[in-house]
Amino acid sequence: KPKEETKEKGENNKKKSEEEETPGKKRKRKSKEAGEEKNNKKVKKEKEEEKEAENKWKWWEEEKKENGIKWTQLEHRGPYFVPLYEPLPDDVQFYYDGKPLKLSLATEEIATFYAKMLDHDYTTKEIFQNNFFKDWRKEMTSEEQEIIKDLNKCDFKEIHKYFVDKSEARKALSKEEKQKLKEEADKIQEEYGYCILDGHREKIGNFKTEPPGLFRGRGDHPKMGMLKKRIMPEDVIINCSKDSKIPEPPQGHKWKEVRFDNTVTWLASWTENIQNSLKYIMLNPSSKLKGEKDWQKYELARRLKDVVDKIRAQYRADWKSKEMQKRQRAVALYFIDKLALRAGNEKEEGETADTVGCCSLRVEHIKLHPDLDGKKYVVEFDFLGKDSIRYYNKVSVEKLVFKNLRLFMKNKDPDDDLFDRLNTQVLNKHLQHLMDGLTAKVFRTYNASITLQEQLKALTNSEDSVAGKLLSYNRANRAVAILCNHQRSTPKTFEKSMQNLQTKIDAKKQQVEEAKQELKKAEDEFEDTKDPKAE
DNA sequence: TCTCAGACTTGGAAGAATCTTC
DNA sequence: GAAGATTCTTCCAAGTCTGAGA
Repeated sequence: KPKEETKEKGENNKKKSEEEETPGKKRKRKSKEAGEEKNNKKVKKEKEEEKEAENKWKWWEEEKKENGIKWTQLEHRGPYFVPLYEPLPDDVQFYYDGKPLKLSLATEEIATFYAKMLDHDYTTKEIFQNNFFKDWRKEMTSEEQEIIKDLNKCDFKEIHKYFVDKSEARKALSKEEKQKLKEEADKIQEEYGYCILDGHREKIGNFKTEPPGLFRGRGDHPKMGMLKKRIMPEDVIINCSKDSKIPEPPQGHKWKEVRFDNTVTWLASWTENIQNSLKYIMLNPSSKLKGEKDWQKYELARRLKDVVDKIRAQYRADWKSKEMQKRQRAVALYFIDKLALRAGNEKEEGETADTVGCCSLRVEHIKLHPDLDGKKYVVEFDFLGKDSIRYYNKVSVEKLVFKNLRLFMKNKDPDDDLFDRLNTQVLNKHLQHLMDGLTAKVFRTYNASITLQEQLKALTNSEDSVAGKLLSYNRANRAVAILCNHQRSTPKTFEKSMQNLQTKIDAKKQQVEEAKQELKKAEDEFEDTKDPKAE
């Protein structure tokens, strides 16, 4: 809802309550006090933000560091380690084959990971169940392994209920209790959530280690349900400056390593056990390091704007090249530019969900229609992109593109690569020649930005109301989302919300209908009371 | 030239906080 | 004041891209 409208409404309500102060005065005074308290809080917050803005490090006005050097001073407290596991109360039991079974601490902890997810779709998937059970059994004692052999005989319902109740109880806490919890969280944030970078206090993005749990891979991920192990200080590499106060590991522990590398931006890192890849603790987007990088990204996209016409002319010419690789490169680039597709790096088979980008498209992902719905040379795309989000689009392309695609698909099986002579390295190397720093992803940034700019220009007028401008802004944003294929799954409560809205619409319609009838009746009565002689 | 590790960005899900409605 | 809706924030999996080494 437009903010201005909300504000106006709030003020109207205030007036109304002032006018109507008769019965239940006490309650109203109380609510007025609460309102004032809320307002004070808001004003205080705004003032704090203003102060913060005044103290903001204007790094963009400073001289840039020499190539590759990210900082000269970096000091921090190290990561905040998530609390250790708290055993279940004695009256909350796990059942195997209908009988209660007391689990060892480690086995019980992993059981709670599964129990917490019981009403999630994940636990209905066979791969998830199998991966979980395999990893769970590895952590069991030999006695437990002897007994627990079938996941279907495991009953986690009581544990699940325990956590649901716990969450409800948390929601039902009094205002004071909630405030106390917030203060505790703020204290941790204050202590671990900031670092000193070149003399400035900077907010850290993710200062907590990731808690142990079950891996939630997206789409048909072959590793979903596997056990994500607890991160210990012994797994963590600390990065800071030599002359800074080096963070202390938790009592009785040691860091894996302490490093002083000022060519990177991370504060701490560890290797996760599912994909064996590195995880980092880095700064918040409001920080200099992230802000500068973001700025550079848009500057790069801005530079592309100046040469994009030349690049487009070049790839169009390459559609007729004698070299197959050049043709493939030119068609792929056309898709990346026109449809904002991602580059599409190669992936290790079987390690992740089967998803593709432009360069990794396979024959099975497109269909060619010489004529479709009155349009010529239509390419029908249907594939799973990043995060297994489906990309489905029917696009009318140029004749040469269409002919080339037909050629690329000739004598190939459905699971063969469409662009078999191309990969992202080859494509990016070519782009580097066209413009310094240019890579495939810059086209996505450029096209998203220019779409927003053009849509805003087309949809807004300076005389529009704020609400009107906001509506246009949302529409422009939607155009970008469509271009970039940004999608969300429908929320669980969607059906119900729609039903509620429909009920409201129906009620309003009924009201309008009744009002119309009343009006008609009143008009008829008025007609009847008129003196015919007077006319 | 290819492969792989490392560093970093991207963006959707989930949870928390806040606002609105009844 | 509770329930529901909306917005903001955090989390973290899944991408992109680079550079080193074989």
